[in-house]
Amino acid sequence: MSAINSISASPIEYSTPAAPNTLSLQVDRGVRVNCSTCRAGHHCIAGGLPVNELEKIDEQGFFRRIVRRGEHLYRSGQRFTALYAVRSGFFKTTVLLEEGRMHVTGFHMAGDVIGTDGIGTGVQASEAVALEDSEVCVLTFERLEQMSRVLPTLQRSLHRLLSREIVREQGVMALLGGMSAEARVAAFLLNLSYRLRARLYSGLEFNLRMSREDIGSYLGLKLETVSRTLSRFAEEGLLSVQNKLVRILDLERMHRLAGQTPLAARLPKAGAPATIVPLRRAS
Amino acid sequence: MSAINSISASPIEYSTPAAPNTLSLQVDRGVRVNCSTCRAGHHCIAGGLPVNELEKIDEQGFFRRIVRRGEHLYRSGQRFTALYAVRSGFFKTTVLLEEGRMHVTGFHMAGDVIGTDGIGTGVQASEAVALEDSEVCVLTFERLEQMSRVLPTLQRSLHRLLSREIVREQGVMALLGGMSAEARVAAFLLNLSYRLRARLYSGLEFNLRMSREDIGSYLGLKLETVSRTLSRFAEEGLLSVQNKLVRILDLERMHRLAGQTPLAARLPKAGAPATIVPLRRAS
DNA sequence: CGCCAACTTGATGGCTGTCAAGTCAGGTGG
DNA sequence: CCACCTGACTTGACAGCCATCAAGTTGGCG
Repeated sequence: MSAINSISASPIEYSTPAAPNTLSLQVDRGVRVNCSTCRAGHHCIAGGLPVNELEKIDEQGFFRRIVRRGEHLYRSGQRFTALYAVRSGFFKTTVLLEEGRMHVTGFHMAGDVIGTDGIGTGVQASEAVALEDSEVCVLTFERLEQMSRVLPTLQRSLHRLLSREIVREQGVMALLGGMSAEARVAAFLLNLSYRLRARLYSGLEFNLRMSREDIGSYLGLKLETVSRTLSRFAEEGLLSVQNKLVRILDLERMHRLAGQTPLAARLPKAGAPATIVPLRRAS
Repeated sequence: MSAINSISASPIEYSTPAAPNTLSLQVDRGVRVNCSTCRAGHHCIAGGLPVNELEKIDEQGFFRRIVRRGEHLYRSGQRFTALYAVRSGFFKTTVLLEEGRMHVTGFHMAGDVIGTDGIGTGVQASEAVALEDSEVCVLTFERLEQMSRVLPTLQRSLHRLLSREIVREQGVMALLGGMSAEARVAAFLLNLSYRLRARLYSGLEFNLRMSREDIGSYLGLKLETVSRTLSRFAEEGLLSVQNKLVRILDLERMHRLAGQTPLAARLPKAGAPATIVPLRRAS
């Protein structure tokens, strides 16, 4: 196996050293971390805050929590108390439907904030599972609301965060609503690539942390279709796949594929405003 | 045509009379409306606010804006300045994709708040089009943020609002990702029914304000499939359709259809937490 | 080394998209 | 008032994409 591990082998150094000698592996109740020195910084909620506001936040710091691969960060039905900012690692979020069906709603990496679906009802609507050993900041929502009453930039930041999640999901809806299997998979890979690159990893060579089934669920496809599509992409020289390792070889053709709309419902008029690129931009 | 017009023929009386003698048909710059007397109240953002907070909001009131059928409330690419609370009428929201494809992301009626996708970037990602003559409250976002710094209940309300939109979209994603055409249409009708009933309309007999194509776009189906599915439902005695008028005859069977998951990805383990019913609950 | 889960690949079928023709409703103008 | 016209909808025939079922194959882990 290649040494490349674009997501977990973190180039980011965090201000706080790895859990020293805590009793609990799950929650480091005693470990608080700072935003001002966190390298995931500007992807996260504290991104863009003025120094004086950052300092106020760091007066208390946030608890850190460690989630091992396969473990849940939170479960559906659980009482909502906090948002979680991913410091390192990788998560999938899923919703449970009546009759036990499961649907993957997103994949989340350093800087992403998850758990937002719990705010509305006070109960988590989704679940988050770590796909590799991960660390999160526990952003107690009560405190977040308090702080955002006196820190306007934080307030704005929180709103942006929630809004971006709405826009992200709009993109996914558009993707699920009208794109072919090929286009979906291409868009998915480009989205991952884009987000990894934004985090200073290679956007052209990375490991998929999730199973084919997870990808399929996310994209509204069966795992066989995902597998077949990847194989076809490889045949056609768009990329190479070895197990989880993906190397993108022809970015431009990939983009064209992702934009392809076989079930097109064209607009009547010409002058086109800003458009959404499904899955391309994500918080 | 039947006199039934469950959505537009409003049983709700608003505190403010219809636009008196303004020059502009579009924006009643001079007309401000109150939350405390708005009958759409508890569906909207002011719902559940304590009286003293409501009074503070009403000191200024919000501008009202009238949008005629077919007109845009806002367009994609337009600068974001405000959220819009639907007072009466009916809207669809859509996203534009590269190459001119369009995707319907939601339908919105009295009490729903739209425009939330603009917060993140300062630019509207979606468009809103009135499907019938409508009224909205213009919730200037700057002001909303100001007020929510001093009115904690309003702050919480705003966050709930955004979170609920996230959850709603999660439900749609799940629907688009793994349900048959029949299940999608059934879930769509049940969702409409549910929301109309919550607004004191009949949940069993209502007019569809949107075209078959809009429904199809929303559900990730072609308009022919929507039409066929409705016809089949009618054949089987689930409902009756005459143009836009839908009468639901067998609610229970409808529910079973909507829950049907042909592309099921079952969970490994038993004990199931809270589940999501796609499209059933909406803000 | 062996087992199991994850994945790949093939064959087949069904759902739903596509194309096409026809019907219907509503609005406009004569 | 009626004819016409246009857009929305319905219905049919067909095809293609993707799900399904079924074997393999691989890789990771004990």
